[in-house]
Amino acid sequence: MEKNLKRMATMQRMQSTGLELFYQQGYYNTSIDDILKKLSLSKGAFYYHFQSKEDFFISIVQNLLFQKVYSMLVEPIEGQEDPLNVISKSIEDALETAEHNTMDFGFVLSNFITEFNGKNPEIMKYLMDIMKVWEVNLITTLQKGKTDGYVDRHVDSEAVATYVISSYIGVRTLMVEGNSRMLRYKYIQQLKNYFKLISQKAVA
Amino acid sequence: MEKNLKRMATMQRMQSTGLELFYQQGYYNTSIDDILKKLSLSKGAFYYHFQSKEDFFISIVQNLLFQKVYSMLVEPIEGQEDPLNVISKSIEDALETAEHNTMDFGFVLSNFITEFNGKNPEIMKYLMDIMKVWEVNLITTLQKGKTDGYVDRHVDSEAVATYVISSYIGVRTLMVEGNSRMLRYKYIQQLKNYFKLISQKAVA
DNA sequence: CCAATTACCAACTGATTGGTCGGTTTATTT
DNA sequence: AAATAAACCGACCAATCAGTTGGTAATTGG
Repeated sequence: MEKNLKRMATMQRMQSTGLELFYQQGYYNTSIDDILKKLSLSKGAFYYHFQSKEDFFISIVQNLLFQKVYSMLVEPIEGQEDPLNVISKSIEDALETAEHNTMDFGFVLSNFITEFNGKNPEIMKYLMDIMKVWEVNLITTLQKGKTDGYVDRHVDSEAVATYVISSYIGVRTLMVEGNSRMLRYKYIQQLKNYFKLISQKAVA
Repeated sequence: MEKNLKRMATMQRMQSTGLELFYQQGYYNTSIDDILKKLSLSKGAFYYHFQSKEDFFISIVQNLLFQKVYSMLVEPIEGQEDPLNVISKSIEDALETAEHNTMDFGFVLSNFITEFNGKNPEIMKYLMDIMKVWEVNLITTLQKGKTDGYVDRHVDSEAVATYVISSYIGVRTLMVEGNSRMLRYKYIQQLKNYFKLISQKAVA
């Protein structure tokens, strides 16, 4: 059993560093040697644990990326009351993470989607699946918000989810270059405005 | 003078095909040979006209991409009355272009921004400059809309511009994978909802 | 303690890349 | 038509890449 531990430890070191470099430099622009250099490991070690670069990346997506997106954007929302507030809170948190140069994984995900679009359908499938999990959870939460009296019954939950995800991905793309603090501020301000629009109208 | 015409004709053929392939496959994933093969031209011809791959790309950005973004997203808005309607119209047009698999250049731009982020600061600068032109124009148009009585005086024009650009870039990213028709529909619906929020309140 | 398995090393291969260069073809000038 | 210059050709180079292979060091079970 000890051997399995060592195996998994090495694999996770590779995956963790791999995700970091793939995110920073892009998948196609990151060589396996780049990753191995950072870990002082050799080609042999890599191909002992993984079949190919693609196989390696898919394992990162399924093991690391999925969990991170889930714990950052899905879990904080799931089953909570007052959906509009928890949603905007989770997005605020993600953008704050982004500002501290740490990886915010919603953006990591959308970055990879952009990179693999039209190039690798299989990987795209894995990435879109994660996106779908987020979307479905947003929709469910919004629907529940309707029955709980937090969200206006007339709003189209799917459309709102689309709009929220879109704007988040977009603002993150803009934030890569300078003044991300101001961008974040203005974005959140408008998101909250928009949320006022779809929140349960108080009866006069 | 005839020689100059031939020179420019060849250069433009290269740039046009280059933009197409760079957009489809990404810059780093597209070899110069790919482009030359499609044009039945040789390496010698390429390096006769351009100094390097990077130089070539920058010339595409400045000559082609800038013009396209400008004519698609800036010109239709500039100086028009009823800014919220012309803005949503221009975005609707862009998304319809996208659905017919034609390049919509706002997205081409944001794609390149994603690809070059953290890799090539010089190219990033050129790309962000174009983005800035769009943003500034949106802000100016919104401000004018205030004085003309179309836009609520209390809205933060810069924040609205940020929000509009973000959501557009984001929804385009999502549209790469299937059901773009439904996405577009839901997105436009919410954009118009949002615009209602910031339009001049009719006095009761 | 020893054999077997696991984990890793590092030189190598073949393909691809951006870029160079000496030469040829095509067009223009005189 | 000869001379000159512009436009283009394609073999070549050095670097880089994913992946292979034959070996070695470390760990573990008997």
